[in-house]
Amino acid sequence: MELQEGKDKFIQAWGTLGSQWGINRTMTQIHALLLVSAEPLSADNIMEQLQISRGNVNMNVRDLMDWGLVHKILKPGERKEFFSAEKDIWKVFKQVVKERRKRELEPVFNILSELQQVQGDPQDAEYKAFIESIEGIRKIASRADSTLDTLVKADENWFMGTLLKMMK
Amino acid sequence: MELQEGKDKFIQAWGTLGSQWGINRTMTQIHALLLVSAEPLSADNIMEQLQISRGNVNMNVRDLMDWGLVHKILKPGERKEFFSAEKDIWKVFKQVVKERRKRELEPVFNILSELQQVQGDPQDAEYKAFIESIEGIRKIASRADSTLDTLVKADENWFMGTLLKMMK
DNA sequence: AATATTTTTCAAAAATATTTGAAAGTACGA
DNA sequence: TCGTACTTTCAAATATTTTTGAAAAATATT
Repeated sequence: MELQEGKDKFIQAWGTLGSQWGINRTMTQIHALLLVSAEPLSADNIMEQLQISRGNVNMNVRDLMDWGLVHKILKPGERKEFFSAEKDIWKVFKQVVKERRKRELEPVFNILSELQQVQGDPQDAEYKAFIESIEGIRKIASRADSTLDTLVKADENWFMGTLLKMMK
Repeated sequence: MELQEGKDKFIQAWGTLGSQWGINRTMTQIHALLLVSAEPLSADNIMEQLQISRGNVNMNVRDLMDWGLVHKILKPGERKEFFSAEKDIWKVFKQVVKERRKRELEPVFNILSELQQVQGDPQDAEYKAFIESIEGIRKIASRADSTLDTLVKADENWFMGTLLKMMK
């Protein structure tokens, strides 16, 4: 298989996976394109390679920068902005975990603590079902939160080593 | 706060989180409703409580059953079918991890192994960027896969205990 | 086997999310 | 300060996903 064909397949596949994850397809495609490009690319470059509009590139590149996955590169003497993706996949992975933790786990804690306020009769089966679900979710969310926190702060070798140990 | 108000808030919040996760909002709302209901509910019951159509209930309940999160309950002497959610949140969590692993990680491995076929000049920076990205993703996806496999098979106390240990 | 009840299907409608492209904004150099 | 090269914005257009609801299928009852 030719390199260009491989790149295209990768970009398509990454886009499909992204959209299953609830992430904008174009965003993940741009990310994939930048990942497999040795040199930083300009907006025009991305537009051309992915056949998408300027506005679309601008928006999604901004989102990727918000996620900390892509950086703006200014070349001396060039007026255009260029963009480059973090190539260390372990860093990318940690960054994604960090963002998702912030965006997905925090709202869970907020709603759960609000729901602690619910009053009811401890004899009532409905009340018990409610309280037990809430408590169960809280417990697992807390553990998930500390685990992800550790992961985000961890060095790859340390974390992977520990994982291997615990799977023995 | 009253129990009913708490349930409603929970259902709303869970729906919002679900849709951020790329999961149908109604599906997560039905799941939330069944989680906080002590008794199994019929389709009519769900329709009424969530103010949604029969077809919508039917589809999403089927999806929840495919995910293994909800079970059909037949009451003797009743013609209607009832539905009940698994209440043990640890089991729910494992089930979700199991499904997502199957649906999200497997396609990653498929595309990666296809991309191993790409030929190129090892001196070429573009080829190197490509190969290194692919290899980095493969490495992390493999580790994630074994970790999730362990988690899915694990007993709660064992897994949580080990996590605590590794975070020391 | 005719009728009643319940579930399933699926095409069309509604709701959401994404993309476009042109106008407005910004920064630079002469 | 003006013109040029670029970037950003955002309302409208498109695309995608979800929901509805009525008809068909399935199942139980008489």
